[in-house]
Amino acid sequence: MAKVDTSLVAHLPLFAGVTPEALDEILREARSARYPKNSAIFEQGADAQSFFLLLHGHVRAAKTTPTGEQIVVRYVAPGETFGLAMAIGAVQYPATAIAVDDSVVLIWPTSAWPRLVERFPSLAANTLQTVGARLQESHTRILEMSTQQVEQRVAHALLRLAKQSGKKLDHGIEIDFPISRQDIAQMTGTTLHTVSRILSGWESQGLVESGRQRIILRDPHRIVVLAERSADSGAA
Amino acid sequence: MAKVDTSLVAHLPLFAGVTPEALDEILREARSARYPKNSAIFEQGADAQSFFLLLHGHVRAAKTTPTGEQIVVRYVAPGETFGLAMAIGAVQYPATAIAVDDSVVLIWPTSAWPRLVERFPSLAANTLQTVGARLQESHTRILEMSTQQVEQRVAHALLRLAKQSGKKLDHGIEIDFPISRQDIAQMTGTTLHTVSRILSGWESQGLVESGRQRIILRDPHRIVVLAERSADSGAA
DNA sequence: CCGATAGTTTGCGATAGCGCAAAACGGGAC
DNA sequence: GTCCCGTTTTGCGCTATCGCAAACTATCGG
Repeated sequence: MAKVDTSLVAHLPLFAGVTPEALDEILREARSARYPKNSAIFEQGADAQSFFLLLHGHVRAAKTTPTGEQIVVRYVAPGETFGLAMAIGAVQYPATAIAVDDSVVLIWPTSAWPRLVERFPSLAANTLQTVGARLQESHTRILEMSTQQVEQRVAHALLRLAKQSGKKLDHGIEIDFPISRQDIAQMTGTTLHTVSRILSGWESQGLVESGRQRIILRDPHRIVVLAERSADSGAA
Repeated sequence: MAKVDTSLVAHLPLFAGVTPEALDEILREARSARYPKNSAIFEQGADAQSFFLLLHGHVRAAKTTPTGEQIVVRYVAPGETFGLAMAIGAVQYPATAIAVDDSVVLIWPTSAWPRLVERFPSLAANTLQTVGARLQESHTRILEMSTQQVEQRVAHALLRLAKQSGKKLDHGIEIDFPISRQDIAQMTGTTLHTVSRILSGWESQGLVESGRQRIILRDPHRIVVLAERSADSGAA
């Protein structure tokens, strides 16, 4: 069992209110693992034997319908937990987790959760907060899907990604993991074709610069404007 | 401060693992109140000064956009909590809660939450479970909005309502609180017109019987079939 | 009992976005 | 350096669903 450096994770919201000694104890129950790019960390429907904390890299959580369609539930950034099925009372993972970049995670056995929560109640409180925040995001997403057109939804999605995982460049903000048109379509409830058309349009207006699984927001401010306008005209 | 009968609420998931004495102590911090039909319990954006447990009646939680459009986040049934903004770290209510029927609720001051959680850690664990369940429902809803057509989404919504708040009749299942076409539209991301058309169609096929703010599922089984089919034909 | 009001139904264009198909493109593997 | 494969782009017809408008109808208050 690899020793994990507490200083790397002590500041995370998950461990707020946890003493260094307690943190040490918590980390002793975890092991770490590396997942190469495009490898599955767990599959939807599998028994939830572990829960995870992402240290490095990026993970995509996606949900699949019986007929094979997928949506992206969220992208996990370093410092975030995922696969918390047990905390919410699920026996199986409700989604599939794939490393979209070479990633390093901490892994706890699900069985350790009740004990940890009992010894360190703030873990439950902290987890409640993060799950609550995700619930709010989901509601926001539902609101957007109900009331906005595709272009605005894509704008919102990109802005969110930029905020969560944006790398500042001198000429814009780059989303710093590989993401395809298809992925964005699955985040916004549309098709890769429509996303491609939208990005092409934006590119010709200098709003973004994009390529194969790569997007740079060149003019975030104008994208914010796009995201917020209700339905008026906008052709050049 | 009205005395609340513990026997009425002892069996709720929220209080699982809480001793009768503890429950008594928890309830002593609450007061109860009655909200008449169509009255607001709290407004989106208001300071979250209380959290609630519904005893009788039904409550609609709805989220409004800056431009005035609304979606229904969920319907609250007796025994469920709502307005848990503080537990998830929000200072203001993210949605508006309206009693859709004469309703009775228990009300705790937000300020009591940290103390209650400290004394009774299972409260946090139980709340985590319910919030987690709601998160999953939200994801399911997003999945549906992304991959299904309106008719299927409406079918799913009605089936869910029937399961949560259905009253068994000899000739079907009635949703036992007033719900309009508009409400269903706001649950499924469509317009009241489209919902009306769909229900009219179903009514003529004997699937449902409906009227002003009233819906009876006459043939739940066939509605399940409707909800599940992907996109094939179905005209009589 | 009757009128006012909120909810419902329905018709009819308009259109955003889908779905299919095919071509162009870019990057990595060998 | 070249080939191959996954990704992206783009054209084009189609249709589910919206949006507006107007008529209709229960229900409730008085």
